[in-house]
Amino acid sequence: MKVKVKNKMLLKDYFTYKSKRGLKTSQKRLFIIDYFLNEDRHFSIEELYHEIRKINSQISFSTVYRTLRLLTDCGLAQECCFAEGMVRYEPVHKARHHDHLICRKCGRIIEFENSEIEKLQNHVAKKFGFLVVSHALELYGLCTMCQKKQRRS
Amino acid sequence: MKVKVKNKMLLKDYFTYKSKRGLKTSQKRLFIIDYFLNEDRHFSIEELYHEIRKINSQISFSTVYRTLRLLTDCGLAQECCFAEGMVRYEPVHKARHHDHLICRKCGRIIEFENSEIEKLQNHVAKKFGFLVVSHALELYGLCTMCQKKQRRS
DNA sequence: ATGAAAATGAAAGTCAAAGTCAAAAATAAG
DNA sequence: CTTATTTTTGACTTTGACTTTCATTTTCAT
Ligand SMILES: [Mn+2]
Ligand SMILES: [Mn+2]
Ligand SMILES: [Zn+2]
Ligand SMILES: [Zn+2]
Repeated sequence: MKVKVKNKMLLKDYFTYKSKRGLKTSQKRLFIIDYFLNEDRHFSIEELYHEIRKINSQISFSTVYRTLRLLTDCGLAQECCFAEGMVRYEPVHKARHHDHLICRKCGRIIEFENSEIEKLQNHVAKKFGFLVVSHALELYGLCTMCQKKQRRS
Repeated sequence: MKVKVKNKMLLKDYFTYKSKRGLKTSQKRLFIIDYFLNEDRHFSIEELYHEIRKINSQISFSTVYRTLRLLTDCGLAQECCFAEGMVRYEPVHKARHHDHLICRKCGRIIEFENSEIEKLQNHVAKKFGFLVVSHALELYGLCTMCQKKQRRS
């Protein structure tokens, strides 16, 4: 099994990390990383595992689990602890920070950025002498489609 | 065991709910509710259980657990899913909504309100045609005290 | 006081997440 | 290329935070 990587650019940070830490790159790990970074979604471990399984049924849950943690360690993935009781992982775009609108009905996730909100957050923190390291802002509710569906019934 | 309630006012909503649903009020439940509402903190089930256990060692984990869910059902408590991997419960002040600053070092929780941020949140939601039902905003970092401690070492 | 209904507690069950370890794969050395 | 060393894998076990079960106890309307 020899994996053809879709986009070598995305893997750059991984290879840097790998060299520094004396890791070895198995074909399975390579496949998972490549798939995860190119899909660019908010995967739970379970979800990613099941999708990958359809393509390559030789990859175990353990390996998917460990690869997501590895990507988190080398800064290519980020954990999202939404109010679902399980962790999701999303690729860290080289680009920038964003927050989320999450549909309680269909699970759709919309990303947004709002520098005004971020500014106000920092302002609040300063008022309390608090040093902000990270933050979570999630708006839960119904996406446009689910609102329409609800009105119909 | 006969519980002396510290503040009957706080229990009003519970008694309304109780009557509507044909519940019975055990002394243990009464003690837990009274303690929780008067302490007015952000308890994990485990924490509340251990504190209560020091005062009344005849109360089980199950009962604390079930009482917190009951309070959530009757609108007297709210679940807080901070990024710790466990749920906390806080009394719902008759007053108003607020968000949280959370110290990653000592666990201290500071509450704040900022209507400007809330307005901007609604503005963002509207832009995406999204109907917001609830939201979570938490700022994680270091409180003043923990920053000082860190500088000293 | 009594008995139907609700609450309790000890124990067992869930389930996502994390750890274990022998076997397999990758890569460094010869 | 072959061997040796190190890392990775996968099946399995363990953990921990809930959540449910059910026999026993408590509540409270009559
Ligand atoms: Mn995102
Ligand atoms: Mn609070
Ligand atoms: Zn939706
Ligand atoms: Zn602190």
